[in-house]
Amino acid sequence: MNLTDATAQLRQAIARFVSLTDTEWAMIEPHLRLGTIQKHQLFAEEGQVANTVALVLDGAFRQFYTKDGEEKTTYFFFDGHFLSAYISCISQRPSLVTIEALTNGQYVAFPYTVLLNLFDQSLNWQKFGRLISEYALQGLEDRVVGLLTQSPEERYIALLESNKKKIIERIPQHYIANYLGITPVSLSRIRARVMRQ
Amino acid sequence: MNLTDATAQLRQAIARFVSLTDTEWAMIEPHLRLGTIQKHQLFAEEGQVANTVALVLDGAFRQFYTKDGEEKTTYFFFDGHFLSAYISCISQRPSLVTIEALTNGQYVAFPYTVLLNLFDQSLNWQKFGRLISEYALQGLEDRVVGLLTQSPEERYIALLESNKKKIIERIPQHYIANYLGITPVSLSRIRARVMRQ
DNA sequence: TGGATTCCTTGTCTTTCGTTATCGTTTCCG
DNA sequence: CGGAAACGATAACGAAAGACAAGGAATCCA
Repeated sequence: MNLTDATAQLRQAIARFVSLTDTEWAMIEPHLRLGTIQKHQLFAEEGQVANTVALVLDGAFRQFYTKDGEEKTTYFFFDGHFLSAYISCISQRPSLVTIEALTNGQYVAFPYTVLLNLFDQSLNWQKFGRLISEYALQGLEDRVVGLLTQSPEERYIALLESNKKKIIERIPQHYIANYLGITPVSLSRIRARVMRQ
Repeated sequence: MNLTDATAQLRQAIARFVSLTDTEWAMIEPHLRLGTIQKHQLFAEEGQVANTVALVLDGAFRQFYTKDGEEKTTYFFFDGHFLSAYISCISQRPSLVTIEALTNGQYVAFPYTVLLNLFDQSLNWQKFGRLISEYALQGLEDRVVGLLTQSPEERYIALLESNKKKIIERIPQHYIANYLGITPVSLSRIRARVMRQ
């Protein structure tokens, strides 16, 4: 994909949150960059302060924490969704997470610092910043509630029946296990149990 | 506490996020209301679209979901913190949570719809909206990571050693169990285990 | 293509958790 | 003040998850 098409897609993705004037859009356009990434390469790295916000054009990514030397995958990103170690960006602290490409991929990116400047220059950009956070907030709230109120098996079934089937179809199972808060072995057994019924 | 002192406290709490001019502050002041609440009374109710944002002046609150007829407490609010069924406010959908006072309490409140208007009238208020969400986002992210990467016992110990000791000191144990994602019986066992060591 | 690696499944064993029930204590409320 | 309700600790039991190991399937890569 070329930069022109990519920026068009980004503008559309942003328009889902806020309507920007051409002038406001022009404020970010010069800072856009087309990125390509190979499977297994890192988009964001633990320990470094993140400063990139991107829209996934193509590919799949996983976000993981490292605990006791083990990688714990906690989130996935696909086409059409925003991709960033956002917590690190907004807090300006070293990232606790790493984001890795699970496939070859492509994205449009811009520096968070640019966005931060736009926040103070335009009410609509500031609004975008608010709405993006509110959107993420709702997703995380669902996540917490699921983890607190459902059993691992219920969480797996909920994932099956959700609008996140992409995860099950495209992601290696041991990463899904992490995402559900269980071990890969345990997920394998749950799957066997659910099939049987 | 009288309304004057209460509004002063609110202004200070907001100032932790954004510096408002006197003009901007004046935009919300007429909408402020001092609220008192009795133990066991509800601040927000499941099924209703919430429209109140408050600052807790005094007291403790719990937020819970209802699942299979059982209440699952997922969050607590104390003095000095913002109190709201915020997800319901921002999504304008019926709340999935109920918020109940655990003690007699007092708060300063204003309607979310007023805040929503301010968002479009002032860059600084819009910024406040962004920063509040970003703040909540970081809290929820920590929560998710803890639930995914720690055992119940680790989560209890982490709570003991956190800056949330208020929870352990002031909240009935079966609510804490919910908060940690386990049953009250299990928490009792964990406590016995931890003591012994 | 073929060898190595990664991934998933299955089995066994141990630990932990959930459930249910009991009991003593505290708190609530008429 | 006194009975009822709520709360926390503990025990017993079954179910499920974790740890560890082994084997087969799929995938990767030279």
